Amino acid sequence: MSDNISEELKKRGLKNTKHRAEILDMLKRSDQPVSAEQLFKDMLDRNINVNFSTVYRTLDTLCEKDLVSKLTIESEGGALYEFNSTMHKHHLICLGCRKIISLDYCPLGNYEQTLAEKTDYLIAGHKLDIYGYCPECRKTAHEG
Amino acid sequence: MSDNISEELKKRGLKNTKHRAEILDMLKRSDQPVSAEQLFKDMLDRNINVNFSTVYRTLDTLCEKDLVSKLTIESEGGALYEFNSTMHKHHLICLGCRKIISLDYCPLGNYEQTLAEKTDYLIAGHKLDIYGYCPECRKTAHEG
DNA sequence: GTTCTAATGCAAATAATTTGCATTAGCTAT
DNA sequence: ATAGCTAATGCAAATTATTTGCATTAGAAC
Repeated sequence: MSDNISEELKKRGLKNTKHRAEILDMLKRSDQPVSAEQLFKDMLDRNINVNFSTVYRTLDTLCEKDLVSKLTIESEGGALYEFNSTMHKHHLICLGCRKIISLDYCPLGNYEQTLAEKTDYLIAGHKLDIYGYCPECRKTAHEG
Repeated sequence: MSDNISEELKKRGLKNTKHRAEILDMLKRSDQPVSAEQLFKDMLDRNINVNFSTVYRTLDTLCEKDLVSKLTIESEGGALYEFNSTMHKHHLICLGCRKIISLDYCPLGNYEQTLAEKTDYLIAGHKLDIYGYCPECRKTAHEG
């Protein structure tokens, strides 16, 4: 559990609790978004006795403080969470194995600005997910 | 209830039932995505006695047959549904009043192809939603 | 250590959606 | 029109994801 986690918590007026730090650490390490259930199970597996509602509440808190972001992927059971690098991310989701890759590049260019001018909206951000089949899955995609 | 609805249903081997046609018609007329609950209530209001599970089942069926598409907007309570014009759509969602505007233009250009080449994924499609504040809401956005 | 409040556990409540099974209503061929 | 077959519906109950109230506990500051 690297130490700047406790820093990041402190900085936002959050107590540095075992569960909180643990959840944040798991998200930080994960290369893809994780569900609340997954986090919960992983903690139990490692004998960290935590309650499910704590996991949800912690995730809520971390999202509020912008340490984590929550995403809702079409047709996933529930929400997923990922560590919120300041960089804005998009996702490439494999429809076969459900693997999710985070993409750094954003193809929108100055579309937001154009849209703002056209609609007079104040644009806050956007969400872009790409769906497809990964190299392994595309082989079998049109069989079953 | 325009008649090509019964056509569209027949074409896909679906029985032309009152509820089914009604739901499809409502979606066709709506200028923005609608929730299952909204559809359900609207029908009750017009004395069309329908069951909630029928609404869900009908929507499922219509989605399977690509007559309707389902969308999950970040932080909405549940899923929304819209008539599936073959045109692919994006959404501009007002964070103030939750109004949703469908956009026809897609700023992705040939990004899907580029990504396909780079990742060796078979790209199936994408989902893009833009968030912001509409002209009415942006006035009050930074007050409350 | 004491004290104060935020964080947690636990159990129960909600909300959204799904499912099993009995009944009914569309379509098809007569 | 009508009989027959199956898909569609109603109803009630089950699931799943998430939230909440309240009593208890554990960080942080002193």
